Amino acid sequence: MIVYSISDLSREFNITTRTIRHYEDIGLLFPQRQGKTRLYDSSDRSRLRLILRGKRLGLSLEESREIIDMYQPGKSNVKQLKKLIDAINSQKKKLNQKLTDITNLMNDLKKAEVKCLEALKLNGEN
Amino acid sequence: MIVYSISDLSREFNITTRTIRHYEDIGLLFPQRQGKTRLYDSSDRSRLRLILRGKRLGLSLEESREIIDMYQPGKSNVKQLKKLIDAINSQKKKLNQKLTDITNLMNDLKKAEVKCLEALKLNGEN
DNA sequence: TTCGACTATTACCTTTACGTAAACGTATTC
DNA sequence: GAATACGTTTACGTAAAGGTAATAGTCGAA
Repeated sequence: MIVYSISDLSREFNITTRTIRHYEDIGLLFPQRQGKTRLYDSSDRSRLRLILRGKRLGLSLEESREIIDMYQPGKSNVKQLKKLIDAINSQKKKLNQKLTDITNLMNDLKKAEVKCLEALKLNGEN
Repeated sequence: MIVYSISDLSREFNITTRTIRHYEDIGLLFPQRQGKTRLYDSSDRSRLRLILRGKRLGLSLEESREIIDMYQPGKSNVKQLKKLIDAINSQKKKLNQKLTDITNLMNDLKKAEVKCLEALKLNGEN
């Protein structure tokens, strides 16, 4: 079984060990221990990757936690499953909003770039 | 000319007036005043819309400011224009990363939903 | 054996983005 | 003329997400 030290992960994902420990403090990660030393396996690593992806998208750590928890329905009853499906669809809606926002922002930036390039052209002619 | 009161905008965008004043405190908005009362015009409203879009995408207010500033090249010199174009392209890269992240997250959620629906089916048969 | 590179914990500090409360002015309406 | 609904400023509070010591244990190489 592959294991990672805390600094392995901090190097790989370019974050500090403090950050990783913080995620453990708030219950987002729960690595094994060898004595006092944390040992991360590939599932811990995946969780971390998901957290960081969430961060890039502007999710709070709590939101990331909720989403990650969606990936293991566990032995839920029907009611819980339905709630989970609702939550999933709600997240999907938010993501669609983000897609729209990004598309629009991207277009704005393209226009801004064109304006810049034109201004550059004019300046070049002076 | 159309003008908006602070509570007009707070209602329209579903934020508090405190938030709007905060954006002014940090120099993101600069409405006209009638005496002490703030009067927002459509350009203030657009800026606010851009700020909120940025927020949905997880941008900090400072990042939004930088991006919004990209929309008015002003009377920049060549050097500044080139820097601006670099900045624009840098932002576009980040946005592309976000697009990838969203696509992946969306796929994860779809898989999670399928798992839920299957679990629901099984439970229904019990 | 001591140095450097790890690891750990505890604890206070900082930044961002507002919330919240106090205290007050202005205007309309009952 | 008191209430209601706006608006204002000042100022302290707070939650989230780490940063930054300080202090100390462990381990392999020189």
